[in-house]
Amino acid sequence: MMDGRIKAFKALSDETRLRILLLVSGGELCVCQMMAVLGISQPLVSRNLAVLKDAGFLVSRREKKLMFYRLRPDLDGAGLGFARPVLKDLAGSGQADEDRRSLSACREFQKATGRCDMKSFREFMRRKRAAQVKRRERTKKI
Amino acid sequence: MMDGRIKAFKALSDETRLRILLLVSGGELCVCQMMAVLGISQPLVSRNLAVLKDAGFLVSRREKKLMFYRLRPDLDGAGLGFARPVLKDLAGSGQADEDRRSLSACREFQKATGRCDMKSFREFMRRKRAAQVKRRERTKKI
DNA sequence: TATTCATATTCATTTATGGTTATATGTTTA
DNA sequence: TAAACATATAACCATAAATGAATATGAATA
Repeated sequence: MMDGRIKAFKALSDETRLRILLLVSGGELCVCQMMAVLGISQPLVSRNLAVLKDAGFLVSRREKKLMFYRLRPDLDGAGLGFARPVLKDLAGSGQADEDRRSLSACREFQKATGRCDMKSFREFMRRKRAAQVKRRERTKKI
Repeated sequence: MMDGRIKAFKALSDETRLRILLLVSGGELCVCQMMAVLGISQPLVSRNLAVLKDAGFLVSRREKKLMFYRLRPDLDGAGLGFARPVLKDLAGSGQADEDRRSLSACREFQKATGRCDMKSFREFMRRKRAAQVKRRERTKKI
């Protein structure tokens, strides 16, 4: 009984995993989208998804080549309902805001290019990083 | 904002610390009582208490030589209210039952001997361990 | 069926964590 | 103020978890 909770708390005690949960709170996402939004490597996304899934927070489904992950619908039934208020709360954090903006940008990119594949997302990430660097330089000058 | 939560989740992802929280849910306890009930070394109790306190779950007060710890009264105000239902839930676990029984035994021992000091508690723990060994032998024979 | 592509897993390395022993701190009391 | 005592911290070891690079898996399609 305690073990399951401990596994759940361990899963939640990592920023990347919290960010993933916040993202999928808004609806299901595929791995490459998360990779683009979070700005981390594909294996790292996959491993963190595995941790969250093993702890009971996520369920997945395959569509063609893509794997989509979403919040387990019956969190409460799995004894994980305690996470809901926390996620609701964290949804107001700066990090969550930024990630939601990134996701919007990512979706626009998808719409504009008509693509949802790793190569395109890598390109998207490259641009995003470049833009961030520029932004930092600009704010540094001010 | 996320950092505080991560610290909290880390604090909760350990069985000893959950047991401590469950114990103090029933009222404040001093370090030597916890040591006796949990059956672990004094430094280990202290360290785990420090982790829980740093994460915001506990407050302490000194009375003479003893340090008493209890649940922070305004858990919700500290953004830790999510832990309440979890603790409530875990209070029904076998481990929690056993620990409550140990605490009762510990208090009877205190009452009988009129003592609340480390030496007495160490003696209490010795007896407890011996009793457990006997119990295991008995159940093994059956 | 060979290839491509998205995702998962493995491996080697680093870093964090839990546990023990020894020691420090700070309070009480002789 | 010195000794005794409860608690806290430090130092260390063993193990677990995180990370990045490389590779495996498995579905789709040419």
